[in-house]
Amino acid sequence: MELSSTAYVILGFVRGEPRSGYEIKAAVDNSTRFFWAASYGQIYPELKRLAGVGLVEPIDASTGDRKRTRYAITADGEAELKDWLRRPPETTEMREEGLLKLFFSGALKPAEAVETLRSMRRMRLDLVERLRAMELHKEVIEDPYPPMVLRMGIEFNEWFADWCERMESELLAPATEKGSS
Amino acid sequence: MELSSTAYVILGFVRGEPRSGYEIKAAVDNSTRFFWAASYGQIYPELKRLAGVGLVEPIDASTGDRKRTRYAITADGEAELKDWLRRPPETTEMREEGLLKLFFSGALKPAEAVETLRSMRRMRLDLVERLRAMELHKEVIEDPYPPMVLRMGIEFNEWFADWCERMESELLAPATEKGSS
DNA sequence: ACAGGCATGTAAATAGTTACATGATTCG
DNA sequence: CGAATCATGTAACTATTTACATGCCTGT
Repeated sequence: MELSSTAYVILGFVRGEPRSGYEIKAAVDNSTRFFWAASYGQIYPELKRLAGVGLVEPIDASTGDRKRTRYAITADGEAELKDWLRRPPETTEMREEGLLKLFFSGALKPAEAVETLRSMRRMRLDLVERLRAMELHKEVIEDPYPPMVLRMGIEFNEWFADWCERMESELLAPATEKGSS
Repeated sequence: MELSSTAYVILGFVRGEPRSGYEIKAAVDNSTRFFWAASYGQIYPELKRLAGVGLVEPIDASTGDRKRTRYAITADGEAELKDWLRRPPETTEMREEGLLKLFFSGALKPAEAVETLRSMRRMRLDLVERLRAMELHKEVIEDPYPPMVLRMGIEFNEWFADWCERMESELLAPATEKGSS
C-alpha cells in the first residue's frame, strides 16, 4: 500500500504508545522537525483516514470535559509501517535559500556575499543549539536510533557552519593568483 | 516587493544573458537543482507574471518556424534581484526519507536499519558523482560563486555518505557497554 | 479574571509535481 | 522515416502552510 509520507510519521509515532494529534505534533517538533515536518492540517485529517482503513484505532482519553482522542497502532498498521521501513528511501530534498543567494552573488560586491555566508552560519549555529537542547531532554534511552538521527542533525549543522566560515575566509583572502608561488 | 522564490531563480538566471523558459529549466537542472528545483509548471507562468510587472522583458528569438521567447532582465528586475540578495536568507529545509526511516528503525532488527544506511550512502555517492560531472562541464569561470556552491554539494554529500558509513560500523560493532574498560 | 498552554479541527491559500498536448528541428 | 530533443504551455493533482475558530484547564 502507498500512503502519504505524513501517514508513516504518524504510524511511527503511535507505535509503542498511543498518542493524540496534538502529541504527535509535539513529538515531531521535538525530534524529526529538522528533516521532516508535519502540521496540524496534515496530521488531523490523516489520523482520521488511517483510522478509517484500520491502521490505527482511536482510544478515548478524555479527562472530564477536556476531550482527547489518542490513537493506537493496529496489527495492520504495524505491518504497514515495517513494510515501509524496509523499502529503500526515495525522497531526499534540500531547499536552501542561502545557497541560492550565494549562487547569484556575482551580482553583488564580495563583501555582500560574505554577509550571506554570515547569516547562514548564524542560522546553523542557532539550530545546533536548539538540537543540543533537545539532546539533553531525553535521559533514559532504549532505542538508539532517535539519538543517532539527532546527532546527525547536530554534526551536519556544525559541518555546514564550518563550511560557511571557510568560504568566508576564502572570499576575504588576498586573491592569490593561480601560478603565483 | 515580495515575489515567489521561483521568481528570484528566474531573475538570477536571466541576469547576464537573456534566457527562455526551456533554457532556465535546463540551467536550474544543471546547477541549483540539488538545493533548489523548479518545474515548467512554475517557470512559464512566473515568466509571464514577471514580464507583466516589468521585471523581465520578452525578446523574440524564434528561428524560422521554431518559436522561442527569451527574457532579459530589466533595470527594475536587476534592482529587485539585488534587493533580495541583500536580505538575509530565511527558508532552509531538508526532507530526508532515509533519516525518517532510520529514526523509526527500532521497529526492525538492527540488520535492517543497516540496509537503510546503505541505501542512503549509495544515494549520496551517486549524487556526488553527478555533481562532479557537472563540475567538469564548466571550464571558463569568471564568477566564483556557482562553483563554490557546487563544491558545497559535493562536500556535503561526501560528508553524509561518510556519516552513513560510520553509523553502519557503530551498529555492527560488538556492543561495547558503557563502563567496560 | 486573564494568560497561556492543551486540544481538535478546518478553510483557504500557496507551492510544487506530473502528465499531457502541441508542434518544430536535428540526426542517424 | 523515426527517435530524441527543442520549445511552450496548461490542467489536475497532491502537499503543505497559515490562520482562524472553538472551548477546556491551570496557575497567578
